[in-house]
Amino acid sequence: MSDTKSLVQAKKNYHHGDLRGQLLEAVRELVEREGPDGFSIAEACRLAGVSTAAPYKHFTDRHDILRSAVLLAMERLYAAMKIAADAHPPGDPARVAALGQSYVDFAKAEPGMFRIMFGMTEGQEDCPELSGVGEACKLLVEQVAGDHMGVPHDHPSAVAWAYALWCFVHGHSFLQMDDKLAQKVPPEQEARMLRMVGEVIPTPS
Amino acid sequence: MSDTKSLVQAKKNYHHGDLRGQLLEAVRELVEREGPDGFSIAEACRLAGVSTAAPYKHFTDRHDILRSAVLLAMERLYAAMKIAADAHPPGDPARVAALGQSYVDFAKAEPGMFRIMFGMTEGQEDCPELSGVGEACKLLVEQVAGDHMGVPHDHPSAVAWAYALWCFVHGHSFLQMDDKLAQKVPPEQEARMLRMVGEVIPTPS
DNA sequence: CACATATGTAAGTGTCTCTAACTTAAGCAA
DNA sequence: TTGCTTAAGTTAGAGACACTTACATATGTG
Repeated sequence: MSDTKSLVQAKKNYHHGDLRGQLLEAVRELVEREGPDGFSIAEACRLAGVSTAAPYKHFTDRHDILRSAVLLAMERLYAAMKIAADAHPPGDPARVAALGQSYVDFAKAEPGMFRIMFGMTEGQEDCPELSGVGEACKLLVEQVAGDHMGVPHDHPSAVAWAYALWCFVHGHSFLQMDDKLAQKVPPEQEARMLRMVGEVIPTPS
Repeated sequence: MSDTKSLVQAKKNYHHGDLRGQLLEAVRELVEREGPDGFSIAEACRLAGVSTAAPYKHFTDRHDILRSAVLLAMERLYAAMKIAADAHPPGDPARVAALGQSYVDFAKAEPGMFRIMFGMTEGQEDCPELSGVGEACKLLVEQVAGDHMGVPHDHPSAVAWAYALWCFVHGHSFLQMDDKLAQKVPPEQEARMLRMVGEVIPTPS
């Protein structure tokens, strides 16, 4: 009877039990359902079963909530990229393609969050945590590019090619979501394109 | 005295005189000043000097206003791309670079509108006019790519390379605006990168 | 148990989008 | 000119949302 506090669900803190986390999860869900500009904090509150004033005990304002949700999403993106990179040995050309594919797959799986992460950078200018994960992603791409070229990750060529690779994959991700211009590119053509990008990068041989 | 109607300003229609156009101009201005999600129709009304109910005589709703503003922006983008392409002869490698540069320049000149055009495609799914300009842009890139490769614009290779070029330039544009990841790329490096992309595309020789 | 603090609610403010009902200007017909 | 129709504006208000203030309650601590 004395340990009722941790009986219910592990991280139950107070009345509601990790409202912060549940709000972020609700935001994530709503952003995908209603679109990046069609959701509201109020609706997230309804999903979490609290009043519309509750979030302001955990966040300063709307931007803060969005920023926190974006941070979680960036961490998911980084994790996916890391798994893809680790699945192939450093020299393998397939490694570059896999890294790019993981990025595109994330954009397709979470188009709403992806749009907020990279298309609505309104209140996420000076967030050290966000910049940190961003830098980690960047470093990962530079390492993969460096490994591929046989140079250290901070070699100018590796940095430049990493940026070019990112541009390409980032643009493809956006265009695929819009399908305003780009008729959907079939998976096998997408894979071929990503492989081709890996082959364009010069190798040590 | 009988021609007072066209004395004032050409397109003066009724009381206010082309409120539709002035609202779209106000939106364009506010989107750049306040950001893609920090502006309001109400504020645009204030700029145009009308009540907040006035827009609904010219547009069905907020999405309709945005869509119309985006259409104008797409036409500006197309015009800029066309001018860039026409500035160089069909075979010139500089032509590809110039086309890409015009795209990036537009994104830098109108980052707010660019974000709405490609990052918040909420209410602009089924707009034939928008699709039309989009197709025109796509065709232009395919023609430039085809000319460069010595094949017709609808050749599969030209289409594929045009799409790849677009991805690259589109991604670069977004990353430059965010400057979350990409430290600002200096102009001469940007130019070198665009030139390089042109050189990657195979030529008939 | 008393107390400070963390976490919630209810109620209210200001703004926004959009609607309904009303007013006025413009063009047109006789 | 007079009078009708319609286009283009207004005011007033409903409903939603972000956020604040004041209040209530649960929690853990000394």
